[in-house]
Amino acid sequence: MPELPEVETIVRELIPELVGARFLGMKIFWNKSVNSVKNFDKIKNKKIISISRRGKFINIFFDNEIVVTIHLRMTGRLILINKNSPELEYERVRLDFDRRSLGFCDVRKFGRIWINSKKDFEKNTGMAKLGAEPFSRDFNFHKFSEIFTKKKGNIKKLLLDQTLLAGIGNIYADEGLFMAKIRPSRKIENLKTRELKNLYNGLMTVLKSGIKNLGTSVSDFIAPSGEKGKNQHALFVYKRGGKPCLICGYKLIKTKLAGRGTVYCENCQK
DNA sequence: AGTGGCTCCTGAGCGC
DNA sequence: TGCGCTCAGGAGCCAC
Repeated sequence: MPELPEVETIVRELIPELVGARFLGMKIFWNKSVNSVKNFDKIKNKKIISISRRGKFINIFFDNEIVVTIHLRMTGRLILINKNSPELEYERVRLDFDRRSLGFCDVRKFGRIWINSKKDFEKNTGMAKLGAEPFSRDFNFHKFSEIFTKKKGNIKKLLLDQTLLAGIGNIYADEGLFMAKIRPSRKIENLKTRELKNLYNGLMTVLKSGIKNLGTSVSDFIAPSGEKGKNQHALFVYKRGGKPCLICGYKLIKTKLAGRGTVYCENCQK
């Protein structure tokens, strides 16, 4: 599933291809994928001035103060294609630009595309509720600690809470916890300062590695260019339940926490 | 305010 | 081989 590093990879690939491009029109193959279809008239012949990421959201800014926001949820993909390419597998929406087209494919149909004015796009998409942005300038261990020491409960659940820290999903939560040598079921209130620091460092390490490797292609992720990421080769625990730990050889435990499949090493993680 | 459970969806994987 | 069942899960929503 696309998380911060995958969405960042997508945005970086879209920028050179689409900034400056003019929107011509769209085709919708699954109505629910798009919120407020009629508003798309407002960007007809308008030009993209920038594309950016906030958490797992992609924001495409047009030159008339309109913003198209995309959230890929579980299985969404954005694929850059030539104009008039035949319909892609599971394609739900196609956005046509003067240069190229962008196919929105989504097997499970959980992904969404919104169109809003710059004034209220954050409120209308749920983006306004997002917590800290891991790679923003003002984010550091102090901030991280401030956010999480106010909370109670198991760490895995808190890491998945987008209103605290934006962009972490199941893959990077499990991997970050493994890096930090902390069990996912540990209560945040019982962590020592040193462990909290390890958690911060672990998360930042796995996110950076994910971005550097152009995302994790475990089941669904492919970049707009059609390329797969390489980060799946850097995973220690995600989808490895029952297999030997790559550090110590112990059989990795697969369990369920906060309603999510969770894998950890009972020997390495305390 | 916080939490647990339901919902949206479809393909993969399993047992028989 | 094929049927039917269960599972996977990000996040919004609702009841409590």
